[in-house]
This record gives sequence, structure tokens and C-alpha cells, in this order.
Amino acid sequence: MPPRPRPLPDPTAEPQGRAVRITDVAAAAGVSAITVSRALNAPELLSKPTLRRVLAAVERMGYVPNLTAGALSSRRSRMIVAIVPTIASPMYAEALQAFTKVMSQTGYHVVLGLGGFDGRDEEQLVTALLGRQPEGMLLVGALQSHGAKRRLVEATIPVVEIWGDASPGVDLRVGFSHAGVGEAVANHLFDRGARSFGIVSSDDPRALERLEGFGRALERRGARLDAQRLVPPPSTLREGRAALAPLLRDLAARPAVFCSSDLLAAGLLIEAAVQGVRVPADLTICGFGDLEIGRAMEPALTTVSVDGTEMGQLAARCLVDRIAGNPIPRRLTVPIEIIQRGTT
Amino acid sequence: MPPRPRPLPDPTAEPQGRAVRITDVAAAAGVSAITVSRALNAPELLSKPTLRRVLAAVERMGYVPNLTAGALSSRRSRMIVAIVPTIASPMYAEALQAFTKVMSQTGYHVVLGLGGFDGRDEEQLVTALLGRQPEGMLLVGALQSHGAKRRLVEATIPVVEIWGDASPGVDLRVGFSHAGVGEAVANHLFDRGARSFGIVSSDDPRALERLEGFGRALERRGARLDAQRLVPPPSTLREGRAALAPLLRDLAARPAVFCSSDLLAAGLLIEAAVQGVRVPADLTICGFGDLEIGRAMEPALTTVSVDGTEMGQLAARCLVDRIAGNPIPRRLTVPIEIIQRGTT
DNA sequence: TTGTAGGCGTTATCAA
DNA sequence: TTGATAACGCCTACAA
Repeated sequence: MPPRPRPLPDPTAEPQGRAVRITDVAAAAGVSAITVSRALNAPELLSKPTLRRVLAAVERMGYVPNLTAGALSSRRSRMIVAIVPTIASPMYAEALQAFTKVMSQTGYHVVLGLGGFDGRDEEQLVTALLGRQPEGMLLVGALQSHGAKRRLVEATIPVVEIWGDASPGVDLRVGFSHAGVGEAVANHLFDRGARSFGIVSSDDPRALERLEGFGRALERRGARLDAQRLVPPPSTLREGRAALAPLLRDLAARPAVFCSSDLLAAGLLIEAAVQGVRVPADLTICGFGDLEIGRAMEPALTTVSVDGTEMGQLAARCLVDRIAGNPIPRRLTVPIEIIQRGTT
Repeated sequence: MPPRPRPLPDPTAEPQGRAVRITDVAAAAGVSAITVSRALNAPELLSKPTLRRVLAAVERMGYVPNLTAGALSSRRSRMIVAIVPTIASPMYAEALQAFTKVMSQTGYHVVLGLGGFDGRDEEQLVTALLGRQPEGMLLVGALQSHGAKRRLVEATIPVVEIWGDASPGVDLRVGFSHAGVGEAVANHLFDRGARSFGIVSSDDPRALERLEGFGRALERRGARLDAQRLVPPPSTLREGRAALAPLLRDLAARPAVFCSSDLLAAGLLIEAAVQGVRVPADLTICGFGDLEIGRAMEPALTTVSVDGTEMGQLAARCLVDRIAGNPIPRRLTVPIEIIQRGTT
């Protein structure tokens, strides 16, 4: 192999001896290259003795198939591209974790693309990654830029979107209704007796959809949104804490606040404890995401659970099926659930 | 370019018209394939008019270079493999996020491998990923299995480890001394007046190293570890909460507890609030990791800050330099810092 | 059950 | 500054 540095201690030294190739193994085992290929990819086609002999040679020589060459030749890259706004957010990380696990077990490798929340450089990112000839793509959250979408459509590969909003998708969707979440929360809070309502929300499109659903459901019950506070993504505990005071100023007695993330809600809860605002006596709170932190707070946070792991797994299985040519539904819905705990 | 059908509604349809290849663009621009290649990879070699003509054709035809073919031919995959125990842990996720960002800006794609905390399937994972011909590898935490290490060494590619322990590494390391963290915390707590010491620790190798350093430093000051509670990784708030009661039973008045993660420490803090244990009056706590949650708690958590973003970025830059053949130090150290806040 | 021939789409090398 | 030719390492197609 060409001038690539070995690990230390001598970074500039040439690696000794080229990597073992399929023909080396073939020669060692006394068969042709294609037989080695079959031993690895379709062992059932070979006779027992041949198979054994070849695998022994593979083992002995430490042969590692060059997947790049294999991909070029077979036109099957066995790669999936995953585009995620950020993995610093636990909700996305959880879904990606589950997705990658399933993909890995199915023999696919996942290439990670960090998209961010704005559409800047998105088309460039998508284009570059499409150059890897992925067999499928995972989109966490919708694509922002039109150009990126166009590229994807032109690539004619299966695409699954999760955590997406209601805008028209590219191909497959595994998700839930964000507006429906907002409605469910509004009804829950109303039913628990709240009559003054506030919201602390990230101003990303999905959160805003939940907010809209929230507002609509309130109107239907004859109530309305009295105070709202938008914060830029990604949401943090700090912003939750900071939001409490201004929010309380705008709200009537015994208000209910819907937070677009458990992180924001937990921040509210911490600040409430500090300020002596009793929850749920003086204030009720509902979060979103069912994060670990909400479960551990005191009182434990009422929240909406969307199973990120479930979504990731489902997305992976859909994608695999779709790649295999199996018919699958264009939209899959993961149930959401209001988990009532101590804050409502 | 001929209109190609969208993925659905017919998942089995052949995409009409092959993807645009470099020769197509070359023909359209009236040049040879290699000229198109140069326009994209070494534009400074071409004359202005030729360059313009080629790029226009590229744009017009929506040409996306096949990186698989390019990698095979040039023996430069422009891929990096990142092996991470899990991205569900914010500390790892943060470092990987930063690493991937830098790599992406430098023209590399990152393939994600989820290793888990035990060594099962690790060698298989590493081997398969090495088949992608990555130009470098990021290891978050040390490799568990000996076989996997051997494979890596044989691959003779640059490797950076972050979040690793003191065991002999494969190539480059960007990190800090875990034992040193334990010592620093012990000294800090002792200096703040604590004389009874406990620990709540994940039982992964890195945390145990910190624990050891903690115990050693205590001994040096004439104190000792009075109570310890080990929990399986990954650490959670819940386990922190659950740990408080048994720990307090074993400790003398005004004890200090070192937690191997801010998550555990925050759990302790929440439980302390619930049980009416005053912090820092009755109990002092130091966490590890400087997670967002610790900053937002009340009182805010004293902790040890290891800048995951910094490590990720540094690791990326090291790897890039190493791949380029630039001499770089085998070990880089990121400073740690005790952030004293309200709990000590 | 095994093998031969040819090509996957790009870039290195050398030549003009 | 541009091009012709020959790999890169493997797998598909077809043949034996």
C-alpha cells in the first residue's frame, strides 16, 4: 500500500507488505478467488472440505475483505447514511443508537452526517454522502433545504424519516403526530383542572407543531394560551430555569405549563423548588420526551413518551425491508403516551 | 438528466437511466474523464475555461462522484471509523459530535461502530469496519478484546483513543489521567473539611481508576474510603437516588461523596432534597463530567470538568495531521479542572 | 461444485 | 495543460 504512515513509533515508515488480498488467500488455499469470495458470502454453495480449507486460510492469513472493492463490484455498498441534526440531544442519540444497532446486526454500516438545525451546507453534506453510494438513508428530523431534498429524490434510494414534522416527506416515515401530542397534553392539563396555560418551547419546526396542536385543543375547550416563551434549539435545563419567572408573571393562579422538552421542564421544576413554588399545588408542568431526568426529578415529571429506541429500530427494519424490495407501508406510526407522574 | 421516478409508490421499479458517471460529464464537456476528475479534485491544474466548462457540465447533469470507485482507485477512502461504547451517554456523544464535525469539515466521513461495554463481538465489529479501508480510527474508551486490538495494530492505520484508561494504547491518545482526577477530588474534599468519605461509582475501568486515585490520595492524607457503592454502567440519576440512603448509613457526620458521574451526583442531590439532607451543610458531593444537569441543579454541583468537545476536536485534528504524515505527539493531555460550585 | 473472463467508476502514471 | 492506459480488489455472468 502506498505512502500511508504506520502507527508510531515511526510515523513515516511504510507498512510492511501489502494487505492480504483475496487472490493471496485463494493461492494459499489452492482455489480460485471466486471460491474465497463464496466461502465468505455464500458458504452454502461450497463443499464442506473446500469451505473448511478456505476459511482456515482466511483465518491464518488474517484476511480482511476490502469492502470498498466489493461495493464497487457488486454495486451493494452495505452502507446507510444517517443524517441527524445533532447527537448531543438525548432524544436523537437514543434513536440513532437503536437504529445503528439494528443496522449493524443486519450487516450494514452507518455513516454519520451531522446536519445541524439550519439548512446551511445541508445540500453539500447530502451530496457528498450520496457519493458513498449508500443503500438507504435515515433522516432524523426533516431536511431543511430544498436542494438537499431534490438530491435525495434523484438518488432513488430508500429513505426513512423519523422525528419529522408534517411537511411532505421524501419516502418513508416512522413517526407520530406532533400536533396530536400538543392536543393530548392540552386535554390532559385541562382535565386535571388547569385553566391558565403557558408554554416554553424550542422554536424548531417540530416543537412549533406541537405548540399549534396545543393551542388548537385549548380553543376547542374554551381556553387559550396565556403566555409563551420560545427558546432556540437545542433546549437546556438553564433555559427552563430562566423561563419560570417571566412565565409566572404572565399567568393566572395555578397555571399549567407545557414544555417542548423534558430538559426545559426539569429546569422549570428546579427553579420552582428554589423559588418555593409548589408543584403541582401552585403550578403544573408537562414535559416532552420522557427523558431519564424527568423520571428522577422530585416530583417526577409528567411527560409525553415517544419511544426513540422503538422508532430507531422500526426505522431500521423498514429500511432493510425496503432495500430488500419487500412491500412496506409508507407511513408507520409509533404510539405516544402521556405519562402522568407528580407534576400534574 | 432524465427524470427518475421517486422511490415510492413503486419500490421495485428500476431507476431509469444509470447514474451519471464521470465519462458522461466528460463527454458533455468535451474533455476526458481525468479532466473532470481534476476539475473536482485539483482545479488548480486546469485552465480557467476548461475548468468552467467542466464544472458547468457537472452542475447541469447533477453529477455526484462515486466515492467508492474513487477510494478503490486512489486508495484513499476519506473515511474514519469511530468506535464508541454508546452514544446514549452525553459524555461520549459530545466528544463524537465534535469529532465528527471537524472530520466532516476536513473532508472525511465518519462510520459509526457501537462497541458496547463488554468485549463481545468487538473483534468482529472492528474487522468488518476495517474492511472499509478507513484512513484512521477513533476509539472512545479502550478496546476490550485482545483480538480487536491485534486487528487494529495489523491494519497499520492511525488510531486515536479518547476517554481511555491507563492500559497500553494502540497508537495515539488524547486524554487525561483518571487516577489524577480521583486524587484531585480527594484533596479538594479534604481541604473543604470532609473527614468521612464515600463513593458512588460505575464499575467500568475508567471510573475504577478514578476511584483508586481517590483512595490513594485519601490515604496520603491520613483518611480512608468509608463506604462505596458500585453500579453497572451506564450510570443514571435513578441509581444515584437509590445510593444515598445506604451510603449515609455507612458514613460518619458530614460526609463527602465522590460520584463517578454527574448523573449519579444529581441523583444523590435530588434524593437529599427529598430526604431533607442539607447540601453542603450535612453532605458534600462532587461529581464528574460537568454535565449540563449538574450546572442547573440547586445547589449547583461541584464537579470535575473534562471538556469532551475539546477532546473530540483535538482527537480529530491529531488524526488528520497523523494521516497527512505530520509529526505529532503520541500523547496529548487535556487539562481537567475542579469546578467548585454549591455542593462542596 | 468450481472456475474464467470481464467490468464496476475512478484515479495514478506516464506521455504528449 | 490535457490525455491514454492501466490498475484498484472484488463480484456478476456465464461456462465447465
